[in-house]
Amino acid sequence: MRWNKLENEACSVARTVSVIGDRWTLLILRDCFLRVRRFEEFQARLGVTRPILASRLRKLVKDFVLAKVPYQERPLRYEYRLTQKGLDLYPIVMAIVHWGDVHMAGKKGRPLLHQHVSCGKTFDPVMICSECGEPLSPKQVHVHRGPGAASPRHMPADAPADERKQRRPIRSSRAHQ
Amino acid sequence: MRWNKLENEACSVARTVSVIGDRWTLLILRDCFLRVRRFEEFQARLGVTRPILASRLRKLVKDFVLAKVPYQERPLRYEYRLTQKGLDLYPIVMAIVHWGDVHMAGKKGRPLLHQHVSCGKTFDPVMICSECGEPLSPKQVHVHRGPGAASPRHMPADAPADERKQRRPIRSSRAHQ
DNA sequence: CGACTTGGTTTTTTTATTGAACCTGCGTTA
DNA sequence: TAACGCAGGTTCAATAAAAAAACCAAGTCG
Repeated sequence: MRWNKLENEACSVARTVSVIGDRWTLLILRDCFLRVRRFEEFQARLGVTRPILASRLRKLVKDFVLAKVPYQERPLRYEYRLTQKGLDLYPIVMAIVHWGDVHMAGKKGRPLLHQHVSCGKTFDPVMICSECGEPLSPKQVHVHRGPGAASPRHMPADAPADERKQRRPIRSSRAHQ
Repeated sequence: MRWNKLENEACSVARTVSVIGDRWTLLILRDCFLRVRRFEEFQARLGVTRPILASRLRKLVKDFVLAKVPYQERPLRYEYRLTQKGLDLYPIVMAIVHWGDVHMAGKKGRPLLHQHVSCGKTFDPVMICSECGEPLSPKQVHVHRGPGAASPRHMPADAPADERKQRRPIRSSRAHQ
C-alpha cells in the first residue's frame, strides 16, 4: 500500500498517521512544543539531515500543522509555528512522553518533569471519558461504526471487532494467559 | 542519525518513537486494540507486505509490547497479544484517533464511535492533569529538567525551553547560537 | 571586497520497502 | 497415497527513501 492512499482510508488512525506517522515528524513536533521554531535550531537539536528536515517541515505546512511565518525582513526569514491544528496534537505528544516515562526511563528517572501552571504541581497526563470523567481503559470501551465508516460488505480496516467473524476456539494447553 | 541510537536519547519521546514511531507499527497497534491477533488477519486488514509485517511484529515482541502466545498445537500456531506495556499504549492510540476524528474526518463524520461501558455513553477522550483534573493545554504546562536529563552543558534534545538561550528579538539578522 | 548566516537544494551512496514467489508443517479430501 | 489447502512465515530482485556531504543564494557585517 502506498502512503498517499492512507489519508483516504476510513480510519482516523490511518489519516492521522498519514500526517504525523513518521519518526522525524514526531520529534519535530516534540521540539515545536518546546518552542523550537527555526530550521537551524531543529537541525542542530534533532541531528536530522537537512533534506529530510526540509521535506518534513514542508509537509507539516502543507497539512496546516505548522505555519511558516516571517520573523524578519531583509533578509526575509521564516519560522515554523504550530497552528491550532498543530496545538491540538498536544495530547498525542503528552501520551507519548508519558508512556516513555513509564516504560522506557533509565535508572535515573524521567528526563523531563511537567508542571501544571494552573495548579502548580508536577503531574502526569491522564486520559478520561468526556462524559463521566473516569480514566479510560481499553477493556471499558466498545467500538461501533460511525457515520463515516466504509461500507459494511468490504469488512473495512476499522470495522468493529464484534462485527468480524468468529475466531476459531482455542485448543492449546497454554491458552489464554 | 541512526534509529538504534534513538532509544539512548535522554528524551521520552525519542525512546517511545524508537518503539512505535513507524507508520505500519501504529496501524498494527490500532488493530491490536480492535482484537486482531493473527498474522494473516493483520496482513489482510492492513494490506502491508508480509516481510514488513513480520519484521514489525518481531520488533514489537522484542520490545515486550506484544507477546507471541500459542493458540493451538499441531500445527503449532501463535497469535500476538498486547502485554500490559502494550495495553498502556491505549492513550496514545486514542489521542491519535481523536485528532483524526476532529481534523481529518470527511463530510460523513467519524468512522468509529467509542462507547464507554462504565457510563454507557459515546465519548471523546480528554487528557487531564493527574493532580487537579483540569484539561491540559500546552500553554498551561511548564517543563523542567528531571533526574534522567542529560548533562546541562550539552544542551540536550530535551532541555526545557525556558533554560535555553534567549531568542533574539525579531528583526535581527544574526540569530543566537 | 570577502566572510558569514540562514535556509535551504543537489548529488551520490546506503538502507528500507515493495511485490512476487517460495517454503514448511500439518491436516483434509479424493 | 497423492494432491491440495492453510497459517505463518522467508527469500529475492526491483524500486523508493534516507543519509552524508557538498553546494547554492540572498543578504548582512566588517
